[in-house]
Amino acid sequence: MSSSVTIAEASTSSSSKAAMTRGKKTAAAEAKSAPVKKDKSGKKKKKRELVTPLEYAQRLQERLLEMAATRKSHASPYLRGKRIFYYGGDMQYASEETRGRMDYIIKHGGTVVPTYDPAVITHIVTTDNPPKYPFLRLCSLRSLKEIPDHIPTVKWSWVISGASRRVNPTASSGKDAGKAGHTGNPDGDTAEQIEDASSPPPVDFKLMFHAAFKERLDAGITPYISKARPKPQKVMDPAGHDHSRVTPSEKGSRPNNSEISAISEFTLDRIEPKESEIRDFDSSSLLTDRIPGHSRFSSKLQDGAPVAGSSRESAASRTLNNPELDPLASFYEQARAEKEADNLQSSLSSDEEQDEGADSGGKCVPEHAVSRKRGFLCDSKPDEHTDCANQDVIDKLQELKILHKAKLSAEDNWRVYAYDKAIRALRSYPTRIRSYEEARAIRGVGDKTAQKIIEILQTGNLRRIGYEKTEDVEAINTFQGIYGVGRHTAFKWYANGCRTLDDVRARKGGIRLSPCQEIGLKYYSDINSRMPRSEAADIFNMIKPIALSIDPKLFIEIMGSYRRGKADCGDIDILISRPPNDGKTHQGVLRKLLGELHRRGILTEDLSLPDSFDDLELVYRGLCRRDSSSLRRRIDFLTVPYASRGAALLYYTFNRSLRLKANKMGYSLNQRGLFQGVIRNPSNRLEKLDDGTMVASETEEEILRILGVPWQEPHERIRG
DNA sequence: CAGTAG
DNA sequence: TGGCCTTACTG
DNA sequence: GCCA
Repeated sequence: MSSSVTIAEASTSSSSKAAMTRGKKTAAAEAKSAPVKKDKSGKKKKKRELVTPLEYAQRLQERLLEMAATRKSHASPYLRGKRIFYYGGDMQYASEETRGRMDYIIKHGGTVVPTYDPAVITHIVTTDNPPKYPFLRLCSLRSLKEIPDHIPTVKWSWVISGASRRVNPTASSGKDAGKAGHTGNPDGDTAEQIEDASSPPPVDFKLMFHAAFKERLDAGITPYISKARPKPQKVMDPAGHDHSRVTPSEKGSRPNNSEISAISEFTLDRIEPKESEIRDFDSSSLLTDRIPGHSRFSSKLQDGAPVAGSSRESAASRTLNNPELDPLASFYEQARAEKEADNLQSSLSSDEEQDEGADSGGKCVPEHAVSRKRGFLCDSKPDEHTDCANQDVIDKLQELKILHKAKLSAEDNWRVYAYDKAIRALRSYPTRIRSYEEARAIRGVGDKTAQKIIEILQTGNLRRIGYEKTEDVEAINTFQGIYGVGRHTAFKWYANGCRTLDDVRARKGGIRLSPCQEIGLKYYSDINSRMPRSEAADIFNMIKPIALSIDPKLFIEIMGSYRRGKADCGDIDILISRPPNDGKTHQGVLRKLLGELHRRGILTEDLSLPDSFDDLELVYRGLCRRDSSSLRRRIDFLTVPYASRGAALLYYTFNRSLRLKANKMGYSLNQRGLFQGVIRNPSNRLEKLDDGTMVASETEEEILRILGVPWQEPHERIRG
């Protein structure tokens, strides 16, 4: 704990120091996100006061009576008798949305209960994709199972669907889909049909379809089921866990994934990832009240669900042990599966990955088994990176590459570079290599590598590996696995007598660690392991609403391997920006966000902080965790001026070859944009004689078009 | 400035 | 033979 | 190490 650096300390010290050492900073492309400053005139938008959801709900309570008295509302009071605890995703400030929804509930006869009180409330209503752990935290719960069965947890769409149903049962209001306002919801119709088709239960049958958490799909509807059947039916997940009652001695704070795994297995073939939803994500889509999963959900139900005999249904029935007794079985599964898909925000497809993955120990972990078992791959395509035609060759070369990484000489440095390139080329080489000539023909494979390839193909291994793999090299590689430790430090430690991590912990030889390295050592295994894609999604889903509560207009996007569709991620990269068209920017947002995330325990350690939080272009690196029982994960926040968001996405989606191509074409690509006419000092390439002019930066498409690169899905961006 | 991350 | 890679933070 |  002595090693963890708090935001406050670190930022003040580093910024003051920075102020002295650096004076100018890159005033180069000092974004002229010229504040438009026009808000002065007619727009007398009264300063929105910041109020917590709790406060707002309380005020509503107070106003309830007088509102009731003067209520002229033509709105149908279809929520009468419902005491609703509303969760808006953020406990700090009630967003406009949250307040609007609370108003709406009141207006339609419902009661807004300000706090989670299971003795009082009848319903929990949440945002459309509520982050689970923040929600639990707000309610002071450790598990969703602690919520009484009779209280459903539903999304806002449930409230709206009730409105349309009541007001306009059959008419299809055509469009809408946006603005969860007071307009009808066409999807209500679909649900209606389903209800009819599968008979009885009244309104509350819908609860399941709007459930906010897959774990509580059945909450609130049990009474209705029991009415239709002699005996209340427990809902068992495939692992045999009983979800229908609360176990008093519940101690597993760890989320139970068993059900998720099994269920999502048979969703694999149906979930069509929506790349556009991720790529085109912008603040507007974040702000709308569009119910993302909802319409898709309904249409899916239409085309396949309630029909008996589908393979899916039989699978579900089997799973549930009581096929004939539970006519709703297929719905449970269907809805669970759908919810799982939503939660995962599944997207894209897998790719062959040049991910380092090897830096730590050179183990190309067969993450295959893991991800497949967990069923999180949510991806119709099979993994491609494992069935590379020359996987064995790749593994050996990779191993050799790592051995060279432990050497200090510049020669070895370039060797590593070359191996890297060759390995990348081999990854995308489609067929089994058959000859030396064939190997040589691959760009990046020269004489030496081709010989090695042949040796591997013929003998199954590389003698050179055994030759290079000495004790010192292995120890040094181990040290290099510590975040913040490179070859020089590792070598020095070895020279001081260290051989193992325990030696390092004991400071053998009097070695010293930087604060950053101490963190790296402390969480060595955490940092060097990859997280399942779903965990990255969970963390991002916790962070996003927090960021949006700081400024609802933020552009916030997850990048890196997650965006490339990987089934597991080494870290989380989050890009933050904001459209400046109303005169404001995201300046200052990062500081607030980091503070808030620290306060909530999501961020646990800082690895590096920006010099100053005043710029629009910032980089933060740190560790985070989903909850107290999760491992630490690497997380980066990057902020850029809004106009640079496209370039930033490209830059951080990381495509070396793309930058190379840009260079060859006389351009220069960095996180700010694509520049033309950059002139560098030939003797010192770091010195720019001319910054050039930016020719593109807003969107990825724009940049790729200029570079003559056809649009590629993120997972395809390996080659230039 | 060297070392490091990415 | 000399280039391969950009930028920013840490100490 | 590869390549121009």
